[in-house]
Amino acid sequence: MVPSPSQALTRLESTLNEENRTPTPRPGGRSARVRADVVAATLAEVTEKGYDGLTVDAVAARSGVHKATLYRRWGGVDGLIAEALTSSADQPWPLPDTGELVGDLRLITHEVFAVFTDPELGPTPTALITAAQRSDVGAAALRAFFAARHRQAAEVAERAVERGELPAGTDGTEVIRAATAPLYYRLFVTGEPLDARTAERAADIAALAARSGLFAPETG
Amino acid sequence: MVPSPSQALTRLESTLNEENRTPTPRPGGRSARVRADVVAATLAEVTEKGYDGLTVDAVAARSGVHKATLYRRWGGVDGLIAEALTSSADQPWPLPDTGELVGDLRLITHEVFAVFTDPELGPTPTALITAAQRSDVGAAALRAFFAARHRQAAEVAERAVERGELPAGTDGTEVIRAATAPLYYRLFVTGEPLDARTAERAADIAALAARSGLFAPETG
DNA sequence: CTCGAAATGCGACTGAAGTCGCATTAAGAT
DNA sequence: ATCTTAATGCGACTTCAGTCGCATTTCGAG
Repeated sequence: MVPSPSQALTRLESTLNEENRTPTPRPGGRSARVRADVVAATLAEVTEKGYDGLTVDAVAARSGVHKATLYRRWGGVDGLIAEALTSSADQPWPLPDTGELVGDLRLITHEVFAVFTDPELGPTPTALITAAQRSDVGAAALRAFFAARHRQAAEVAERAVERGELPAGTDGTEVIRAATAPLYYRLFVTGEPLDARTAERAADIAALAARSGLFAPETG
Repeated sequence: MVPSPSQALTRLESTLNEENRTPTPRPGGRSARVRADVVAATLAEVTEKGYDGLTVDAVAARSGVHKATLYRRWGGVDGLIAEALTSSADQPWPLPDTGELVGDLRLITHEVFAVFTDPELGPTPTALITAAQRSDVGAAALRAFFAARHRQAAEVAERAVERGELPAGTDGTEVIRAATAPLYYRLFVTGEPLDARTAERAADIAALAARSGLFAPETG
């Protein structure tokens, strides 16, 4: 969940082939370096200054890349945010495996709670998500980010199905959504404080609903 | 849920006493008129242009109030949004009463779904909430807005407690949060599409959890 | 009705975001 | 090694958000 800057950088060299424009692309060493520097600078800036303090000029100054280049390649602050989000979308994410659905879900929601309330870790993903909600490119990147997370985490529900703990046909991603939605609702919609008890209860509710078959197509 | 401009205006004349600054306040007829015009113009602008298209200059032009006045009284776009939000926070809201918790919750979540997906009504509250998430004043207004809504809607759960449908001590606001969180999660966090079936299921899950006592202090 | 003060109107000024044309660098092909 | 050109560097220019000082209006009190 945490888009650690260092992690984000290491995988950049291998994902350059995304640029398929009509003129012969040239994603050589320099462009890759520029992109890495920009992503690192963006994350650092958004972490320090928060979203409203994020400026293209500041990213340009910190990364050593010229302002015009940033506007050309990313179009502005929104594009920078989207880039940073995309860089952290497909990062591996440790999944719990306690042998029981409730336990797994509790660990997942508690992890979300821990990350976002941590004064050290929280500001970065918080600012990233808040920022991404505005522009279309950011929203698209955000959708992709959460789709990837849902897909990954759905495994705990699928394992529960295999164990016979949940009815066959249960939609694992919906279980994850149900478990985490109350947390994100408080964090990003109502702005209410988030505590560990709420996280645990959200997991319990999702597990209860899943066991009751509410996420299986014929019943739900 | 819908901050209808016309509704928002009618109640403005009666809520001027909020200004308690040290210099003798003067919330007379002109200030009230200015405020009403500004709120109306803000809602109209944010509905037409969306959030990113919302400009202080545009609100000034449409309302006929000078730009400097807007900056002085509201501090900028964020303050305008907060003002508009506050104006719609304590509006009366029709509560369903089907005689059964599930039915009430389904009507509530379906109403949320209907409002936000309606191409006519949806843009205004959507833009309002999106905009409010950014600034501190907006976030505060948003918290107050949802707190009021939760408190109002909690009545359907309290009635269910009186009927003996739910265990005593059930936190009604938590039931409402649980029922609506998945909708707002999709609308404002992941950006996933929202359909009637999801709304209905969210209500069912909340009702199930409430019946199971997950929102009563001793169990939840 | 008159007066003091608050609120608004007004326009110029400041500063930063974003754009544009051109010069320079370096990637990739031969 | 050389050449073509994509990608970046560079700085000036435009535009607009936001501020400031002062003139004008109007609310509320006596």
